[in-house]
Amino acid sequence: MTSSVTSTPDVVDELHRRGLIAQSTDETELRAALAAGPVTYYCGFDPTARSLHVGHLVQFMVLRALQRAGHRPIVLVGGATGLIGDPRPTSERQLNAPEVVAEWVERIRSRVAPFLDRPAAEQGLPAPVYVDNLDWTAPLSAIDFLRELGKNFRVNRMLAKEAVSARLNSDAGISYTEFSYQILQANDFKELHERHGCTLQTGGSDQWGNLTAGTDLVRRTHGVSVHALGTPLITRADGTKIGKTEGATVWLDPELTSPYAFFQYWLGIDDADARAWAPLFSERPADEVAALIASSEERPQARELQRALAEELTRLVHGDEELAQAEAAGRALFGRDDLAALGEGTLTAALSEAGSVRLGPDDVVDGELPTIAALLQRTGLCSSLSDARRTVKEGGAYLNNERVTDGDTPVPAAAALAGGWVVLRRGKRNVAGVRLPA
RNA sequence: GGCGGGUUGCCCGAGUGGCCAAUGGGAGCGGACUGUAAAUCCGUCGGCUUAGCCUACGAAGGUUCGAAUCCUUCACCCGCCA
Repeated sequence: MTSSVTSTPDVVDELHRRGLIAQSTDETELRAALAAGPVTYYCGFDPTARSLHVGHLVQFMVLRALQRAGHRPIVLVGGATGLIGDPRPTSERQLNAPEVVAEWVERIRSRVAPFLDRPAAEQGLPAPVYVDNLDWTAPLSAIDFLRELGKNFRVNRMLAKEAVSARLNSDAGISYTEFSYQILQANDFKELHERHGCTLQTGGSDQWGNLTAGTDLVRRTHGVSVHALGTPLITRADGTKIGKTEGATVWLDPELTSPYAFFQYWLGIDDADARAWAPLFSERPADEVAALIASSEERPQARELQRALAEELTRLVHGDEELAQAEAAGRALFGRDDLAALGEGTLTAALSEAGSVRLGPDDVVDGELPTIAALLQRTGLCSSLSDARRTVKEGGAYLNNERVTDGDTPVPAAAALAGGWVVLRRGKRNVAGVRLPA
Protein backbone atom coordinates (compact mmCIF):
# COMPACT_ATOMS: atom_id res chain seq x y z
CA MET A 1 0.00 0.00 0.00
CA THR A 2 1.12 3.47 -0.76
CA SER A 3 1.32 5.67 2.25
CA SER A 4 2.00 8.70 0.12
CA VAL A 5 -1.06 10.28 1.59
CA THR A 6 -0.74 13.83 2.73
CA SER A 7 -2.28 15.06 5.89
CA THR A 8 -2.62 18.71 5.12
CA PRO A 9 -2.96 20.92 8.13
CA ASP A 10 -6.05 22.52 6.66
CA VAL A 11 -8.47 20.32 4.74
CA VAL A 12 -10.12 23.26 3.08
CA ASP A 13 -6.76 24.28 1.66
CA GLU A 14 -6.23 20.80 0.34
CA LEU A 15 -9.67 20.69 -1.21
CA HIS A 16 -9.11 24.02 -2.86
CA ARG A 17 -5.73 23.02 -4.13
CA ARG A 18 -7.24 19.93 -5.69
CA GLY A 19 -10.08 21.89 -7.23
CA LEU A 20 -12.69 19.99 -5.30
CA ILE A 21 -14.60 23.01 -4.06
CA ALA A 22 -16.94 24.79 -6.42
CA GLN A 23 -18.91 26.59 -3.76
CA SER A 24 -19.53 26.51 -0.07
CA THR A 25 -21.46 28.23 2.65
CA ASP A 26 -19.50 30.84 4.61
CA GLU A 27 -16.00 29.54 4.24
CA THR A 28 -14.51 31.34 7.21
CA GLU A 29 -17.10 29.78 9.48
CA LEU A 30 -16.60 26.40 7.85
CA ARG A 31 -12.84 26.58 8.37
CA ALA A 32 -13.34 27.56 11.97
CA ALA A 33 -15.73 24.67 12.55
CA LEU A 34 -13.36 22.17 10.97
CA ALA A 35 -10.44 23.54 12.97
CA ALA A 36 -12.36 23.39 16.23
CA GLY A 37 -12.53 19.62 16.28
CA PRO A 38 -14.03 16.60 14.59
CA VAL A 39 -17.03 17.56 12.50
CA THR A 40 -19.69 15.06 11.49
CA TYR A 41 -20.44 15.39 7.78
CA TYR A 42 -22.46 13.53 5.21
CA CYS A 43 -22.92 12.94 1.55
CA GLY A 44 -25.91 11.21 0.00
CA PHE A 45 -26.17 8.90 -2.97
CA ASP A 46 -29.51 8.27 -4.61
CA PRO A 47 -30.17 4.87 -6.15
CA THR A 48 -30.99 6.14 -9.62
CA ALA A 49 -28.97 3.43 -11.31
CA ARG A 50 -27.71 -0.03 -10.59
CA SER A 51 -24.49 1.16 -9.17
CA LEU A 52 -22.15 4.07 -8.70
CA HIS A 53 -19.94 5.18 -11.57
CA VAL A 54 -16.71 7.10 -11.90
CA GLY A 55 -18.57 10.41 -11.67
CA HIS A 56 -19.27 9.59 -8.05
CA LEU A 57 -15.58 9.26 -7.30
CA VAL A 58 -15.33 12.99 -6.80
CA GLN A 59 -17.65 12.73 -3.83
CA PHE A 60 -15.56 10.00 -2.30
CA MET A 61 -12.46 12.12 -2.75
CA VAL A 62 -14.04 14.81 -0.64
CA LEU A 63 -15.35 12.33 1.92
CA ARG A 64 -11.92 10.77 2.21
CA ALA A 65 -10.08 14.05 2.52
CA LEU A 66 -12.31 15.08 5.39
CA GLN A 67 -12.02 11.70 7.05
CA ARG A 68 -8.24 11.90 6.75
CA ALA A 69 -8.40 15.19 8.58
CA GLY A 70 -10.12 13.41 11.47
CA HIS A 71 -13.73 14.25 10.73
CA ARG A 72 -16.57 11.75 10.98
CA PRO A 73 -18.24 10.64 7.75
CA ILE A 74 -21.83 9.57 7.29
CA VAL A 75 -22.75 7.96 4.01
CA LEU A 76 -26.41 8.21 3.19
CA VAL A 77 -28.11 6.06 0.63
CA GLY A 78 -31.33 7.53 -0.61
CA GLY A 79 -33.76 4.66 -0.28
CA ALA A 80 -36.53 7.23 0.08
CA THR A 81 -35.37 10.05 -2.18
CA GLY A 82 -34.58 7.46 -4.84
CA LEU A 83 -38.29 6.68 -4.93
CA ILE A 84 -39.18 10.31 -5.54
CA GLY A 85 -36.57 11.56 -7.98
CA ASP A 86 -34.45 14.67 -7.91
CA PRO A 87 -35.71 17.03 -10.62
CA ARG A 88 -33.41 17.20 -13.59
CA PRO A 89 -33.39 20.47 -15.52
CA THR A 90 -34.59 18.73 -18.66
CA SER A 91 -37.37 16.30 -18.02
CA GLU A 92 -39.34 14.34 -15.48
CA ARG A 93 -37.74 11.17 -14.25
CA GLN A 94 -39.40 7.87 -14.66
CA LEU A 95 -40.21 6.37 -11.29
CA ASN A 96 -38.49 3.09 -10.55
CA ALA A 97 -40.25 0.24 -8.80
CA PRO A 98 -39.62 0.09 -5.05
CA GLU A 99 -38.10 -3.39 -5.31
CA VAL A 100 -35.69 -2.15 -7.93
CA VAL A 101 -34.70 0.83 -5.83
CA ALA A 102 -34.24 -1.41 -2.81
CA GLU A 103 -31.96 -3.65 -4.81
CA TRP A 104 -29.90 -0.69 -6.00
CA VAL A 105 -29.64 0.61 -2.46
CA GLU A 106 -28.07 -2.68 -1.44
CA ARG A 107 -25.76 -2.72 -4.37
CA ILE A 108 -24.57 0.80 -3.74
CA ARG A 109 -24.15 0.13 -0.04
CA SER A 110 -21.87 -2.75 -0.85
CA ARG A 111 -19.68 -0.54 -3.02
CA VAL A 112 -19.01 2.37 -0.71
CA ALA A 113 -17.16 0.41 1.93
CA PRO A 114 -13.62 0.44 0.52
CA PHE A 115 -13.49 4.20 0.30
CA LEU A 116 -13.98 4.89 3.97
CA ASP A 117 -13.86 1.59 5.83
CA ARG A 118 -10.33 0.82 4.74
CA PRO A 119 -8.82 4.06 6.07
CA ALA A 120 -10.81 3.53 9.24
CA ALA A 121 -9.47 0.02 9.69
CA GLU A 122 -5.94 0.61 8.54
CA GLN A 123 -5.20 4.08 9.76
CA GLY A 124 -7.48 4.36 12.73
CA LEU A 125 -9.46 7.17 11.16
CA PRO A 126 -13.09 7.74 12.16
CA ALA A 127 -15.30 4.88 11.00
CA PRO A 128 -18.09 5.82 8.65
CA VAL A 129 -21.73 5.58 9.64
CA TYR A 130 -24.13 4.26 7.03
CA VAL A 131 -27.73 5.39 6.90
CA ASP A 132 -30.74 5.09 4.60
CA ASN A 133 -33.17 7.97 4.52
CA LEU A 134 -36.02 5.52 4.06
CA ASP A 135 -35.67 4.83 7.78
CA TRP A 136 -37.04 8.22 8.77
CA THR A 137 -38.89 9.18 5.61
CA ALA A 138 -41.15 6.16 5.30
CA PRO A 139 -42.77 6.66 8.72
CA LEU A 140 -43.47 10.30 7.95
CA SER A 141 -47.21 10.87 7.58
CA ALA A 142 -48.68 13.25 5.04
CA ILE A 143 -49.92 15.41 7.90
CA ASP A 144 -46.47 15.59 9.50
CA PHE A 145 -44.83 16.20 6.18
CA LEU A 146 -47.07 19.14 5.38
CA ARG A 147 -47.50 20.50 8.89
CA GLU A 148 -44.10 20.00 10.47
CA LEU A 149 -41.81 20.15 7.49
CA GLY A 150 -43.77 22.04 4.86
CA LYS A 151 -44.28 25.04 7.07
CA ASN A 152 -40.56 25.73 6.93
CA PHE A 153 -40.47 26.07 3.19
CA ARG A 154 -41.51 29.08 1.16
CA VAL A 155 -42.74 28.00 -2.23
CA ASN A 156 -41.30 31.22 -3.60
CA ARG A 157 -37.80 30.10 -2.69
CA MET A 158 -38.40 26.56 -3.84
CA LEU A 159 -39.42 27.84 -7.23
CA ALA A 160 -36.21 29.79 -7.51
CA LYS A 161 -34.00 26.69 -7.27
CA GLU A 162 -32.18 26.10 -10.50
CA ALA A 163 -33.53 22.71 -11.51
CA VAL A 164 -37.07 23.70 -10.59
CA SER A 165 -37.08 26.99 -12.44
CA ALA A 166 -35.55 25.35 -15.49
CA ARG A 167 -38.41 22.90 -15.50
CA LEU A 168 -41.02 25.57 -14.95
CA ASN A 169 -39.73 27.31 -18.04
CA SER A 170 -39.68 24.14 -20.09
CA ASP A 171 -42.48 22.34 -21.81
CA ALA A 172 -41.96 19.38 -19.55
CA GLY A 173 -43.17 21.20 -16.46
CA ILE A 174 -42.61 19.51 -13.14
CA SER A 175 -44.68 17.07 -11.13
CA TYR A 176 -45.60 17.74 -7.53
CA THR A 177 -43.62 14.61 -6.70
CA GLU A 178 -40.33 15.97 -7.92
CA PHE A 179 -41.09 19.44 -6.68
CA SER A 180 -41.19 17.97 -3.17
CA TYR A 181 -37.77 16.41 -3.49
CA GLN A 182 -35.82 19.25 -1.93
CA ILE A 183 -37.95 19.08 1.19
CA LEU A 184 -37.03 15.44 1.68
CA GLN A 185 -33.35 16.06 1.18
CA ALA A 186 -33.44 19.03 3.50
CA ASN A 187 -35.11 16.83 6.07
CA ASP A 188 -32.25 14.33 5.76
CA PHE A 189 -29.83 16.98 6.93
CA LYS A 190 -32.14 17.84 9.80
CA GLU A 191 -32.49 14.20 10.82
CA LEU A 192 -28.76 13.61 10.65
CA HIS A 193 -28.17 16.76 12.62
CA GLU A 194 -30.51 15.52 15.33
CA ARG A 195 -29.37 11.91 15.30
CA HIS A 196 -25.65 12.31 14.75
CA GLY A 197 -24.83 15.95 15.28
CA CYS A 198 -24.06 16.32 11.59
CA THR A 199 -23.12 19.85 10.59
CA LEU A 200 -21.80 19.58 7.05
CA GLN A 201 -23.18 18.18 3.84
CA THR A 202 -21.10 17.70 0.72
CA GLY A 203 -22.34 17.01 -2.78
CA GLY A 204 -22.10 17.94 -6.42
CA SER A 205 -22.71 21.55 -7.34
CA ASP A 206 -25.80 20.40 -9.21
CA GLN A 207 -27.05 19.61 -5.72
CA TRP A 208 -26.41 23.08 -4.42
CA GLY A 209 -30.08 23.97 -4.17
CA ASN A 210 -30.74 20.84 -2.17
CA LEU A 211 -27.72 21.37 0.04
CA THR A 212 -28.78 24.86 0.98
CA ALA A 213 -32.37 23.74 1.48
CA GLY A 214 -30.89 21.53 4.19
CA THR A 215 -28.79 24.20 5.86
CA ASP A 216 -31.81 26.51 5.81
CA LEU A 217 -34.04 23.93 7.42
CA VAL A 218 -31.59 23.16 10.19
CA ARG A 219 -31.17 26.85 10.87
CA ARG A 220 -34.92 27.40 11.02
CA THR A 221 -35.66 24.41 13.21
CA HIS A 222 -32.62 24.44 15.48
CA GLY A 223 -31.23 27.91 15.16
CA VAL A 224 -27.89 26.34 14.30
CA SER A 225 -25.72 27.36 11.40
CA VAL A 226 -24.56 24.28 9.50
CA HIS A 227 -22.53 24.02 6.33
CA ALA A 228 -22.61 22.84 2.77
CA LEU A 229 -19.84 22.20 0.31
CA GLY A 230 -20.34 21.74 -3.41
CA THR A 231 -17.91 20.01 -5.73
CA PRO A 232 -17.46 21.15 -9.31
CA LEU A 233 -19.07 19.33 -12.17
CA ILE A 234 -16.33 17.32 -13.85
CA THR A 235 -16.46 17.26 -17.61
CA ARG A 236 -14.07 16.16 -20.28
CA ALA A 237 -12.14 18.61 -22.35
CA ASP A 238 -14.58 18.04 -25.20
CA GLY A 239 -17.51 18.89 -22.96
CA THR A 240 -18.89 15.41 -22.60
CA LYS A 241 -19.46 13.65 -19.33
CA ILE A 242 -16.78 11.82 -17.46
CA GLY A 243 -16.90 8.07 -17.39
CA LYS A 244 -18.44 7.13 -20.66
CA THR A 245 -16.54 4.91 -22.99
CA GLU A 246 -17.83 3.29 -26.13
CA GLY A 247 -21.19 4.58 -25.07
CA ALA A 248 -21.04 2.56 -21.88
CA THR A 249 -20.75 3.85 -18.34
CA VAL A 250 -17.67 3.03 -16.33
CA TRP A 251 -19.04 1.64 -13.10
CA LEU A 252 -17.36 1.18 -9.77
CA ASP A 253 -18.94 -2.25 -9.43
CA PRO A 254 -16.63 -5.03 -10.66
CA GLU A 255 -19.62 -7.01 -11.87
CA LEU A 256 -20.61 -4.19 -14.19
CA THR A 257 -17.18 -2.91 -15.21
CA SER A 258 -14.29 -5.30 -14.74
CA PRO A 259 -11.23 -3.99 -12.94
CA TYR A 260 -9.42 -4.50 -16.23
CA ALA A 261 -11.87 -2.27 -18.10
CA PHE A 262 -11.72 0.25 -15.27
CA PHE A 263 -7.94 0.33 -15.43
CA GLN A 264 -8.02 0.65 -19.20
CA TYR A 265 -10.45 3.53 -18.99
CA TRP A 266 -8.03 5.63 -16.97
CA LEU A 267 -5.05 4.55 -19.00
CA GLY A 268 -6.82 5.73 -22.12
CA ILE A 269 -8.04 9.17 -21.06
CA ASP A 270 -6.64 11.96 -23.15
CA ASP A 271 -3.81 14.18 -22.03
CA ALA A 272 -5.90 17.27 -21.39
CA ASP A 273 -8.30 15.38 -19.17
CA ALA A 274 -5.54 13.54 -17.36
CA ARG A 275 -3.84 16.82 -16.44
CA ALA A 276 -7.08 18.48 -15.43
CA TRP A 277 -8.24 15.55 -13.36
CA ALA A 278 -5.01 14.50 -11.72
CA PRO A 279 -5.35 16.84 -8.73
CA LEU A 280 -8.99 15.85 -8.26
CA PHE A 281 -8.47 12.12 -8.29
CA SER A 282 -4.97 11.66 -6.96
CA GLU A 283 -4.28 11.57 -3.26
CA ARG A 284 -0.56 11.80 -3.78
CA PRO A 285 1.26 14.76 -2.28
CA ALA A 286 0.89 17.96 -4.25
CA ASP A 287 4.47 17.94 -5.51
CA GLU A 288 4.17 14.40 -6.82
CA VAL A 289 1.05 15.28 -8.73
CA ALA A 290 2.73 18.37 -10.11
CA ALA A 291 5.69 16.26 -11.22
CA LEU A 292 3.43 13.81 -12.99
CA ILE A 293 1.64 16.61 -14.80
CA ALA A 294 4.97 18.08 -15.81
CA SER A 295 6.01 14.70 -17.13
CA SER A 296 2.82 14.51 -19.13
CA GLU A 297 3.65 17.82 -20.72
CA GLU A 298 7.27 16.99 -21.49
CA ARG A 299 6.93 13.35 -22.45
CA PRO A 300 3.27 12.75 -23.18
CA GLN A 301 4.07 9.57 -25.04
CA ALA A 302 5.31 8.00 -21.81
CA ARG A 303 1.76 8.27 -20.43
CA GLU A 304 3.11 8.31 -16.89
CA LEU A 305 0.24 10.41 -15.65
CA GLN A 306 -2.47 8.20 -17.07
CA ARG A 307 -0.73 5.15 -15.70
CA ALA A 308 -0.39 6.69 -12.28
CA LEU A 309 -4.06 7.58 -12.18
CA ALA A 310 -5.08 4.17 -13.47
CA GLU A 311 -3.02 2.48 -10.80
CA GLU A 312 -4.07 4.69 -7.96
CA LEU A 313 -7.77 4.55 -8.73
CA THR A 314 -7.93 0.86 -9.57
CA ARG A 315 -6.21 0.16 -6.28
CA LEU A 316 -8.62 2.42 -4.45
CA VAL A 317 -11.77 1.01 -6.02
CA HIS A 318 -10.83 -2.62 -6.52
CA GLY A 319 -7.81 -3.30 -4.35
CA ASP A 320 -4.20 -4.37 -4.84
CA GLU A 321 -4.88 -7.82 -6.13
CA GLU A 322 -7.30 -6.75 -8.83
CA LEU A 323 -4.94 -3.98 -9.82
CA ALA A 324 -2.09 -6.44 -10.30
CA GLN A 325 -4.28 -8.64 -12.47
CA ALA A 326 -5.63 -5.77 -14.53
CA GLU A 327 -2.11 -4.56 -15.16
CA ALA A 328 -0.85 -8.01 -16.07
CA ALA A 329 -3.78 -8.52 -18.41
CA GLY A 330 -3.10 -5.24 -20.15
CA ARG A 331 0.56 -6.10 -20.54
CA ALA A 332 -0.25 -9.50 -21.99
CA LEU A 333 -2.90 -8.32 -24.42
CA PHE A 334 -1.41 -5.00 -25.44
CA GLY A 335 2.16 -6.05 -25.35
CA ARG A 336 3.88 -6.46 -28.63
CA ASP A 337 4.81 -9.93 -27.50
CA ASP A 338 3.87 -12.90 -29.54
CA LEU A 339 0.66 -14.28 -28.09
CA ALA A 340 1.89 -17.79 -28.77
CA ALA A 341 4.67 -17.16 -26.30
CA LEU A 342 2.25 -16.59 -23.44
CA GLY A 343 1.58 -19.43 -21.03
CA GLU A 344 -1.86 -20.77 -20.28
CA GLY A 345 -1.97 -19.17 -16.84
CA THR A 346 -1.19 -15.69 -18.13
CA LEU A 347 -3.59 -16.03 -21.00
CA THR A 348 -6.41 -17.34 -18.86
CA ALA A 349 -5.97 -14.59 -16.31
CA ALA A 350 -5.75 -11.86 -18.93
CA LEU A 351 -8.69 -13.02 -20.97
CA SER A 352 -10.98 -13.59 -18.06
CA GLU A 353 -10.29 -9.99 -17.12
CA ALA A 354 -10.93 -8.78 -20.63
CA GLY A 355 -13.95 -10.96 -21.24
CA SER A 356 -14.25 -14.39 -22.72
CA VAL A 357 -16.55 -17.14 -23.84
CA ARG A 358 -16.07 -20.86 -23.76
CA LEU A 359 -17.16 -23.08 -26.58
CA GLY A 360 -18.68 -26.48 -25.97
CA PRO A 361 -18.77 -29.62 -28.10
CA ASP A 362 -22.12 -28.43 -29.54
CA ASP A 363 -20.35 -25.57 -31.20
CA VAL A 364 -18.51 -27.89 -33.50
CA VAL A 365 -20.67 -28.64 -36.52
CA ASP A 366 -19.43 -31.11 -39.13
CA GLY A 367 -16.04 -30.90 -37.52
CA GLU A 368 -15.88 -27.12 -38.03
CA LEU A 369 -15.66 -24.43 -35.40
CA PRO A 370 -17.91 -21.35 -35.57
CA THR A 371 -16.92 -18.61 -37.98
CA ILE A 372 -14.83 -15.69 -36.86
CA ALA A 373 -17.76 -13.34 -37.44
CA ALA A 374 -19.99 -15.49 -35.25
CA LEU A 375 -17.43 -15.39 -32.47
CA LEU A 376 -17.01 -11.64 -32.75
CA GLN A 377 -20.69 -11.44 -32.00
CA ARG A 378 -20.68 -14.10 -29.28
CA THR A 379 -17.93 -12.33 -27.39
CA GLY A 380 -19.84 -9.07 -27.52
CA LEU A 381 -17.07 -7.42 -29.49
CA CYS A 382 -19.62 -6.81 -32.25
CA SER A 383 -23.30 -6.22 -31.71
CA SER A 384 -24.55 -8.36 -34.57
CA LEU A 385 -23.37 -10.62 -37.32
CA SER A 386 -23.72 -7.76 -39.75
CA ASP A 387 -21.64 -5.61 -37.48
CA ALA A 388 -19.03 -8.35 -37.30
CA ARG A 389 -18.86 -8.73 -41.08
CA ARG A 390 -18.64 -5.00 -41.47
CA THR A 391 -15.82 -4.84 -38.96
CA VAL A 392 -13.91 -7.49 -40.88
CA LYS A 393 -14.50 -5.62 -44.11
CA GLU A 394 -13.17 -2.46 -42.51
CA GLY A 395 -10.05 -4.27 -41.45
CA GLY A 396 -10.81 -3.91 -37.77
CA ALA A 397 -10.96 -7.55 -36.75
CA TYR A 398 -7.98 -9.53 -35.54
CA LEU A 399 -7.48 -13.15 -34.64
CA ASN A 400 -4.43 -13.70 -32.45
CA ASN A 401 -3.21 -10.25 -33.45
CA GLU A 402 -3.42 -11.01 -37.16
CA ARG A 403 -5.86 -9.03 -39.23
CA VAL A 404 -8.79 -11.14 -40.41
CA THR A 405 -9.63 -10.89 -44.08
CA ASP A 406 -12.52 -13.33 -44.29
CA GLY A 407 -14.93 -13.39 -41.38
CA ASP A 408 -17.07 -16.19 -42.73
CA THR A 409 -14.48 -18.90 -42.44
CA PRO A 410 -14.46 -21.13 -39.40
CA VAL A 411 -11.79 -20.50 -36.84
CA PRO A 412 -8.97 -22.87 -37.72
CA ALA A 413 -8.31 -25.34 -34.92
CA ALA A 414 -4.64 -24.60 -35.44
CA ALA A 415 -5.20 -21.09 -34.13
CA ALA A 416 -5.44 -22.42 -30.60
CA LEU A 417 -2.89 -20.93 -28.24
CA ALA A 418 -1.92 -22.27 -24.86
CA GLY A 419 -4.91 -23.71 -23.02
CA GLY A 420 -7.01 -23.78 -26.17
CA TRP A 421 -7.42 -20.02 -26.19
CA VAL A 422 -7.97 -17.89 -29.23
CA VAL A 423 -7.69 -14.12 -28.95
CA LEU A 424 -10.13 -11.92 -30.85
CA ARG A 425 -9.71 -8.20 -31.10
CA ARG A 426 -11.79 -5.42 -32.51
CA GLY A 427 -9.98 -2.22 -33.25
CA LYS A 428 -7.04 -1.39 -31.06
CA ARG A 429 -8.39 -1.82 -27.62
CA ASN A 430 -11.24 -4.30 -27.50
CA VAL A 431 -10.09 -7.80 -26.77
CA ALA A 432 -11.91 -10.99 -25.89
CA GLY A 433 -10.91 -14.59 -25.53
CA VAL A 434 -12.56 -17.70 -26.85
CA ARG A 435 -11.73 -21.03 -25.32
CA LEU A 436 -12.03 -23.75 -27.90
CA PRO A 437 -13.50 -27.09 -26.94
CA ALA A 438 -10.82 -29.59 -25.97
C1' G B 1 -63.94 23.74 -26.97
C1' G B 2 -62.38 25.84 -32.20
C1' C B 3 -58.52 26.50 -35.93
C1' G B 4 -53.63 25.62 -37.65
C1' G B 5 -48.73 23.05 -37.37
C1' G B 6 -46.11 18.73 -36.05
C1' U B 7 -44.62 13.18 -34.72
C1' U B 8 -38.66 10.28 -39.61
C1' G B 9 -33.06 5.88 -37.86
C1' C B 10 -28.87 6.82 -31.16
C1' C B 11 -29.73 12.59 -31.42
C1' C B 12 -30.74 16.85 -34.64
C1' G B 13 -32.95 17.19 -39.22
C1' A B 14 -34.18 16.72 -44.98
C1' G B 15 -37.58 14.08 -47.81
C1' U B 16 -44.58 15.35 -49.98
C1' G B 17 -46.36 8.56 -54.86
C1' G B 18 -41.63 4.74 -57.66
C1' C B 19 -34.48 6.50 -58.54
C1' C B 20 -35.82 5.65 -50.23
C1' A B 21 -32.89 1.38 -45.69
C1' A B 22 -34.30 7.00 -46.56
C1' U B 23 -29.91 13.74 -48.20
C1' G B 24 -27.03 16.37 -44.49
C1' G B 25 -24.86 17.20 -39.55
C1' G B 26 -23.58 15.23 -34.64
C1' A B 27 -22.49 10.94 -31.71
C1' G B 28 -20.66 5.91 -32.24
C1' C B 29 -17.54 2.28 -34.71
C1' G B 30 -13.13 0.87 -38.01
C1' G B 31 -8.66 2.42 -40.72
C1' A B 32 -4.39 5.83 -41.60
C1' C B 33 -1.17 9.05 -38.68
C1' U B 34 0.44 8.72 -33.43
C1' G B 35 1.77 7.62 -27.77
C1' U B 36 -3.60 2.18 -25.92
C1' A B 37 -3.83 10.66 -26.28
C1' A B 38 -6.00 14.84 -28.98
C1' A B 39 -6.62 16.99 -33.72
C1' U B 40 -6.95 15.65 -38.84
C1' C B 41 -8.13 12.65 -43.11
C1' C B 42 -10.63 8.26 -45.14
C1' G B 43 -14.31 4.60 -44.51
C1' U B 44 -18.60 2.83 -41.96
C1' C B 45 -23.01 3.43 -39.41
C1' G B 46 -31.26 -1.44 -39.06
C1' G B 47 -31.15 -6.89 -39.26
C1' C B 48 -30.38 -11.56 -41.72
C1' U B 49 -29.09 -17.50 -44.39
C1' U B 50 -25.60 -10.35 -47.37
C1' A B 51 -25.06 -9.64 -55.72
C1' G B 52 -30.81 -11.50 -52.37
C1' C B 53 -34.31 -11.03 -48.49
C1' C B 54 -36.80 -9.12 -43.97
C1' U B 55 -38.18 -5.17 -40.71
C1' A B 56 -38.58 0.19 -40.52
C1' C B 57 -40.47 6.84 -41.26
C1' G B 58 -46.15 7.98 -33.97
C1' A B 59 -50.47 3.62 -34.03
C1' A B 60 -54.29 1.11 -36.78
C1' G B 61 -56.88 0.72 -41.22
C1' G B 62 -57.57 2.26 -46.54
C1' U B 63 -56.44 4.03 -51.85
C1' U B 64 -52.65 2.37 -55.49
C1' C B 65 -49.20 -2.13 -59.71
C1' G B 66 -46.34 0.70 -55.96
C1' A B 67 -46.80 5.00 -49.89
C1' A B 68 -42.24 7.95 -45.20
C1' U B 69 -44.96 10.56 -49.00
C1' C B 70 -52.35 10.43 -50.60
C1' C B 71 -57.18 9.29 -47.51
C1' U B 72 -59.66 7.83 -42.62
C1' U B 73 -59.55 7.07 -37.43
C1' C B 74 -56.71 7.15 -32.88
C1' A B 75 -52.66 8.81 -29.56
C1' C B 76 -49.20 12.43 -28.16
C1' C B 77 -46.73 17.34 -28.80
C1' C B 78 -46.59 22.63 -30.33
C1' G B 79 -48.81 27.36 -31.63
C1' C B 80 -53.11 30.81 -32.10
C1' C B 81 -58.17 31.86 -30.62
C1' A B 82 -62.06 31.00 -26.77
